[in-house]
Amino acid sequence: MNTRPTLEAVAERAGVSRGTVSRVINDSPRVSARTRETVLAVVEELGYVPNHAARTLVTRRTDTVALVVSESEERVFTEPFFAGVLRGIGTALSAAGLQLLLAMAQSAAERARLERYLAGHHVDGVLMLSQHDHDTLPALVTRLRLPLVLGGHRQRALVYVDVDNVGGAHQAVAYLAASGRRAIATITGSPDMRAGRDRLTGYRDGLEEAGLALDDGLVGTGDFGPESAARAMGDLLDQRPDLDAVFAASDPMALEAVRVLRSRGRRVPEDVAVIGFDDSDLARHADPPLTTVHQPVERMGQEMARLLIAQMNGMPVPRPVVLPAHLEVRGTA
Amino acid sequence: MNTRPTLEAVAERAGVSRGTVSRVINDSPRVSARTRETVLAVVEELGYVPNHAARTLVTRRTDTVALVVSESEERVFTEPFFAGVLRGIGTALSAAGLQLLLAMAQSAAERARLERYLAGHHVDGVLMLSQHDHDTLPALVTRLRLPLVLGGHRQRALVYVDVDNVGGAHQAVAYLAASGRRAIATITGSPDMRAGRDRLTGYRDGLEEAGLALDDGLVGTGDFGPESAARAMGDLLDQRPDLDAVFAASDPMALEAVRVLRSRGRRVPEDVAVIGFDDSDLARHADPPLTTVHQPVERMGQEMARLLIAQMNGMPVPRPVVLPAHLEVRGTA
DNA sequence: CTACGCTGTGAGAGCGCTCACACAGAGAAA
DNA sequence: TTTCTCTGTGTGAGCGCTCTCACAGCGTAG
Repeated sequence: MNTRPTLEAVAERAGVSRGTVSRVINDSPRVSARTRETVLAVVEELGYVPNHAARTLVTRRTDTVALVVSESEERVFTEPFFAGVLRGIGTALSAAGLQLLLAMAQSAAERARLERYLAGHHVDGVLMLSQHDHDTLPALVTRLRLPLVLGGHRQRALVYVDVDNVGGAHQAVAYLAASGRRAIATITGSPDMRAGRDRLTGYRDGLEEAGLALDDGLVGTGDFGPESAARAMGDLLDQRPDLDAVFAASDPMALEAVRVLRSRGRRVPEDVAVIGFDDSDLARHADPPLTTVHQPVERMGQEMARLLIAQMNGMPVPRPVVLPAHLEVRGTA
Repeated sequence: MNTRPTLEAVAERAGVSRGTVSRVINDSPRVSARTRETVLAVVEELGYVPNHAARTLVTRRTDTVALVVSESEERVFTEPFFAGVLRGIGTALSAAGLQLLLAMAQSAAERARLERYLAGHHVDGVLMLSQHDHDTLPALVTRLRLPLVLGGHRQRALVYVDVDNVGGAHQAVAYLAASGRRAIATITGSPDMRAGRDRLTGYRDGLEEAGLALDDGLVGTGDFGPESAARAMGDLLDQRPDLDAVFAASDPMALEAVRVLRSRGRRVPEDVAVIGFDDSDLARHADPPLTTVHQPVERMGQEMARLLIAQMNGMPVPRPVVLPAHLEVRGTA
């Protein structure tokens, strides 16, 4: 097996023409059962595998999809978000016979290379994981007429799959209110990220529904990271020492809040209840385990793939999908 | 720009032949400066991008490398290991102008598909992340004469990049001994995984070097997961209530050990020092932050890519690389 | 002045496949 | 019988590129 067998070789050995073998390989109905059987036997015997490049050259389909993680978004690679989404995408693509190309554009040079790559139409579609509001890549991809699906982020006029951040935050606050908490504070995520803003909106909705007044003294600004949460939690306690609950827009922030609360002599959850967001490993392994809002990450990956495949098959541009989040009650609330 | 420009189009517009344009694109020295300039201008003007499939068809190179994550190894996707390795691989491949294809074979069907894919020589090389001792994929890849590099795992006669688990564990124990601990226990990883065995070896080496006796009563068997650690820690305390330090083979196990120790009335680190392994997010965000052994994950990814590229360029099969780990001293020891 | 390099360029073949079309043969309708 | 389906198969072109070979033009040596 010095040289890999071609269609031609299979055809000759099976005593048919190239075209017929091609038809068998591609499951064309216009082949007799007898012939199909013979050909498949020879395919098996010679270990024939179609040459992807040759096929792509004529069909103009690559059967490959790019997953673009734009910029150096450390946060994207965070457990369990990235891993879960990846798994979902992988499963769905694999079932459809598609390959996944992972493109991380961290530096400007890599980014330029990526743009050229996409411009070369080396993939049939693009999945993007991005948090930033202003990324020029989606526009480029659209201009290239490549099917595109965004994940974990929304952008007008584009197809995206996102989690219901508003609803998730709402649920968390509703739960706190239902357990009798009356001074419910929040530590927000970055205001320039959609997820951060949405979670704040959900917080407000929750308060409103519970008939609790919105108090700016109960809103601390964070950026999803723990350092910002330490500061915010301290400020909140200074302003409202009577607070009895905190909803943080991320798990690391919630954990940090727990730490600060304890160092200030509050018991969690007895004196102050705490809820996070993301349901990361951190939450599950914390002591006590953190009550947090769970996102269906794997499902999100699957939906992304599904919407992309639909577009690749020429179906009308699908509607964006927003997946529900749910509260995972553990030890801190 | 209905149809994408071809070499032919560039050639015509530049008033040269297809061959000459090809030479310019491929940086052949046999082109006059004048011609090169003209051609490049036209390339720019028309936005020409070479057709990858056509090129692959004749050169038999795909400029693509597969990263195979075999079986449903949840653990592989764990922070920061996978993310770090991935980043390292991405950077190195990108610099070499190579694409990264991510292949996750979770089910038997996906696995079969993957094998067929690799058999089709659709990639120029394979990187594998695997923990299991008995995986048949490396043998298959080798049989296909595809360059291969294993990561985080060792296998005789194959090229791999691994972390010095023995040395890392050794360091941890040496540190404990140096701070005056005398009854140093360990909670091991899975005995059927190389990393687990190596960390146990390092523990023994450390004890020996410090002149401490090896006591089976101080060795608890775990499987890297927290549940196993809870059990092991309990048993250890029953057998040796005098123990004053624990080296756990993973961060989740170390964290669980801390919890059990506290529930049994021990203070950490005052009464019992604890050290983990991996330097995960968990470790950094624990309270107090966990002292643990750090692995150079990003570097590991880069090395994997480097060794693979060397093989792809026809260089002699490189030697395996073992990267050093180092102790990250934080709050628990 | 002829012969021989050497450099830069062009022409042609062919990589392995799909797809449109041609066409042979069997059966049904005229 | 002839004609017209219909089914199954073969044939040829061509996807966009690289690579080998041929060769024109020039300088340099014999």
